[in-house]
Formats: sequence, structure tokens, C-alpha cells
Amino acid sequence: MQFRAPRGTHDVLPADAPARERIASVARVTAAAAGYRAFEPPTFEQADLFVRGVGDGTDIVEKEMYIFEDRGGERLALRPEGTASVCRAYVEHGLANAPQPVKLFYVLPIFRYERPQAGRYRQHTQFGLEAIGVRDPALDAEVISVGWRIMQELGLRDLTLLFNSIGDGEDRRAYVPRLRAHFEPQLDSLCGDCRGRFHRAPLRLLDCKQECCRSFQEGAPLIGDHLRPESREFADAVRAHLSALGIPVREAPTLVRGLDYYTHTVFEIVPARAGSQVTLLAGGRYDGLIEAIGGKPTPGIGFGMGIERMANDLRAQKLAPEEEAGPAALVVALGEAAGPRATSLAAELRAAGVSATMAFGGRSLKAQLRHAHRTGARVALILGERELAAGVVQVRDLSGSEQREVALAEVVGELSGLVS
RNA sequence: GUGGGCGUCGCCUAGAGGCCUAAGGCGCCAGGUUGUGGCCCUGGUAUUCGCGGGUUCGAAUCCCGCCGUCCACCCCA
Repeated sequence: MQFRAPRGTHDVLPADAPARERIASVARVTAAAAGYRAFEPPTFEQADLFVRGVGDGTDIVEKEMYIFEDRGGERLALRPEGTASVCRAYVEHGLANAPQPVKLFYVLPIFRYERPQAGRYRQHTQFGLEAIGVRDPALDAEVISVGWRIMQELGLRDLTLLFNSIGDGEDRRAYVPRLRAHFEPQLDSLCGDCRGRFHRAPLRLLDCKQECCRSFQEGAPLIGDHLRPESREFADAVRAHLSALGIPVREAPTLVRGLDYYTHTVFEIVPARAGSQVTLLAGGRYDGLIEAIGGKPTPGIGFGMGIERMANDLRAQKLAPEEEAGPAALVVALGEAAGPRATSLAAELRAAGVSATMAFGGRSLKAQLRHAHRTGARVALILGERELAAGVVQVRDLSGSEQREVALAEVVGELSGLVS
């Protein structure tokens, strides 16, 4: 029997790594430039943190969490999202006493027991950032602008920012009855999913793709038209800031989120291309979350960005970085006697800042040179018994075929300009 | 969780019931001079066609189940 990576998980091979690293590093640098600082929670948390934070009626909690009991009988869960952990840390470490807002970013593996398909995995990596402690439309705009900027820096084009405001609990208490009143007469004609949504997640009635439900969506009341004046003003202020930033906004009156904690601002960044699992970045405001997990009422806003989806897009648009070249110098040892000196020569080169290694395996000169060529080395340093006796080394330039003899004592100095 | 497509060497692909004890390209390994790469040539590299059953005189090729992957839905990054 052959072992395999578990369903929906993937190994990151050297060929895949540069694109991921590029995305993560651009994201970190961009976030840091706006004052966000690195944060890293444990990979698992008390399961109830997510039940209370994300919401016990959500799919994520209800059927997608990796839950387990540890040997001490504690009920834990692999994190299915990042925001709840950040908020838990904010409360736990008294970060309310730090200058507000507290602005953090993270790059974390996320775990959800879902049916895998392209762009959806059981373990994926999210870059995310959160700004906690202040309720200010300018902050919403800053968070969105950092996300937008990361996309620009990476060279992704033809993106759309979808924007909506879903109000807060009070707005929804007034709105949901109107929404239900619209759908109630047709309840029997709706799809099975929607009959469930009618009770559990009425906002989702608006983005069902089934033919049968679509027809009833026309003329349904929209949350955006039923916000209290203060909620409406907040959303308009966010729009004004985004406009000042020059970020094009596409209004998405039916955009809602699958996590219970979202309030007011919700947004997604999606590419123009068709397909299903395409959202690259999604987030929103979560003014009720910290209270829901036991802290004082505290506003917050943030987003999550899927590194694998981004990497797929970069590859599709031919923007993915090339695989890294191998070491610049390859030390070729011939014969037993030269071995130890070759080993130390490679180490000396590295210490001097020249990437270097050897062709291992005691192979023929020919095989070692071929290896040097195939791994992209710029020079081969040939050290055989003859060279050892004479205190020299053959320096062969692999881009052409020049070869010269250099004193062993001087090679490192001569090559130290060749950093790679 | 629902429906559908696909699954041959590390990678890409040929093969469509007996000619397959599975072919080609790339890659990898070795060799073609006694210490010299890139091109070229030679040889090696799957007892086996995702796994397990079944049909048949005979299966990589047909059927069933499972697993994986991809697509749509659900949901989401």
C-alpha cells in the first residue's frame, strides 16, 4: 500500500514554492507599510471559540470543522478561519490597552472538511489582516486598499471589488421580516436549500442560483435599501473613501457572507475570468464578534486571501516567478584524497557569500560536470589529486568553456563577487 | 452532501477484448578516451496499466465497488 497526502491536501514542491513565497512576501510588505504587524496563533483552538465566533448555524462549524478530543479530553478544532483566533488573542492579552486600532496580519494554514475541487482544498493557506478596536469608515477603506494594493503589486489585472453593506443586528431585525414576507407566498416553489435558508439564513435567499428561486428574487427588498440612517451613512462614507483612493467599486446588493459575525461592510475581490471557486480575497466588518466570544463590545474589520487561488491565477496569467536557480558554484572532487578539501572549499565559498555545493556520489568527472550544468551552476571548481598537490583548482566557466587555474588560497576571494 | 467527466513509467502521451511478457517523448542513471558539461549516439529505467472484485478461453481495453482528481451545485479563500 502506498501512502498519499490526505484527500484535498497538497505538497508544496520546489517548483510551487516561489509563487507562494512571492505572494506572501508582497502581502507582508504591503501590510507592514500600512502599519500592520505579524501575528501567529496556534493551529488549533478550543472548538467552542469557532462555534461561538463563526456561528453554530454556519456550514463551516456545522459540517466542515476538523474537531477532535485530545488525550486530556479537551474538545479542540483545527482552525477553519483566522479571525476568531486574532480576536481571542486580542481579548486574552488585553490588547485593548494597546494603541487602537490593533492592526495585525498573518499567513496561516486553514482547515475545512470540504469536498475538494480546483481552488478549494481541505488545507489551504490564507494571508489575512485584521484591524480591531476602532469603528471608522476610513479604516474599512484602508483594509480594502491594502488588499487591492497586494493584487496590483503582484501584477494581477482585471479584478473587481464587490462591495455591500449588510447592516448590523438592528438593521436586520427590521429587514428580515420584509424579506420573509416577500418570499413567504412562494415558499413551496423554492428549492429545498432555500426553504431551509428561509428560516436559518434568509439573506442567502437572494443569491441562490437555482432557476426556480431566481424568478422570485426580482423585486425582493434589498438590505441596502433598508438600513437605518446611521448604517447607511457609514456605508456611504466607506464608498467616499474608496473613491478617493481611486479603487473602482462594483455594488453587489446581494453579496452576503457565510460567517455569522459579519456586519456592515462586506467585500470580495474577484477576477474577471469565469469559474466557480474564484474569490481571491474576501472580508468585512465584524463589530459583534469580540463580544460573542466573551470580550467587551469591540469593533473590527479584516479580510482573508487565498494563497493557493492567487498562485493559480498568477500561473494562469504567466506572472508566476521562475523557479530559483541552483548554487552558483559547484565543487567537483576527483579521487579520495581531494574529497575533504573539496568539502571545505564549498563551505568557504558559502561563508564568503557564494552559493556553492558539491556533486555528490563519487561520480565520474563527466557526470559531475553534467550535474553542474543541469543544476544551473555558473562555474565548476575542479579539484583533483593533481590540483591538490599543486595547491590550485581549475575554475571552469559553464556558460562558455574557458577554464583557468587559480591558486587554492585565492579562489574564494576571486569568486566572492559571484553571488547567486 | 448531490450530479457528471477522467485515472497507462517521476512528467506528457500511444494503445479502444487476443499483434501489449505495454510503445514514444521528456526526465533520471550509466557508457561512447586514460580527468572535462552543453549537441549527438548507445544502454538502463512500469513483470504492468489507481485499488479490489467480476464477465471472458483471454482485459490496460467491458461491468461493479472503492480511492483519487477535475467540473457543476452547495459552501467558500
